Amino acid sequence: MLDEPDAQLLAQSFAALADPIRLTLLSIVASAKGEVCACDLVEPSGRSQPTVSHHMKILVDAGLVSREKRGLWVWYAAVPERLDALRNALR
Amino acid sequence: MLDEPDAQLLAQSFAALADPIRLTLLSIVASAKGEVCACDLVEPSGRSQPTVSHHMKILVDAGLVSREKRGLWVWYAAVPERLDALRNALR
DNA sequence: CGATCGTATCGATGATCGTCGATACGTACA
DNA sequence: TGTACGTATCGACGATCATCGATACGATCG
Repeated sequence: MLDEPDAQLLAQSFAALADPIRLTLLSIVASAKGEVCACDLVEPSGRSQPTVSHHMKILVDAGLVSREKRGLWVWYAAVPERLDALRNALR
Repeated sequence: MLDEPDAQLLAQSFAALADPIRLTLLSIVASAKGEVCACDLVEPSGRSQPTVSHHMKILVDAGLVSREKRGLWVWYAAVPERLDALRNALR
């Protein structure tokens, strides 16, 4: 049986996946080789720029996506180790 | 990239995992051989009986847990195929 | 039938979430 | 320094959620 702190942490990670827009954003980032520019996420997700920024922050805070700012643009990349950790929790 | 209906369905499944109490309940059921009686879930989870019933319904609706009533008691069991499906979505 | 017991539903409440327009921030470039 | 541009934050709103006491449901047994 899971203990309380572990359950809390895992729940936060799964909560980051509990939204169709975030799953879509993550699939775009994860299926790209290397990084994806934030500017390329607004149109395919069909949401406003502030909304996309909000959702990407949740994915980054959950550790599922990394964020790097270079000049004016922000680049995102998937964090495979974190996805593996979640997959292991489902055994 | 994920299409809209798939994202919606996956998000609902992950939402079922996005709560520490539900993760705890699922871990109890999944780590047991065979079935677990509903009456054995209230005390370890530390929540009231209606709250446990509510959360188990969410797990059952997400297809992660099966439910069978025999006499007065309700028995739950994990659905490994559904957990595998979620793990595959994290590739 | 009537009493009892395990479970589900109802109703209410406080908290959190998704969304977007307006706006602030910070970097680049003239 | 000032203008333009990409991104993040703010503020507000409606919607959904977690929780529990009270109560309804349904099966068992005397």
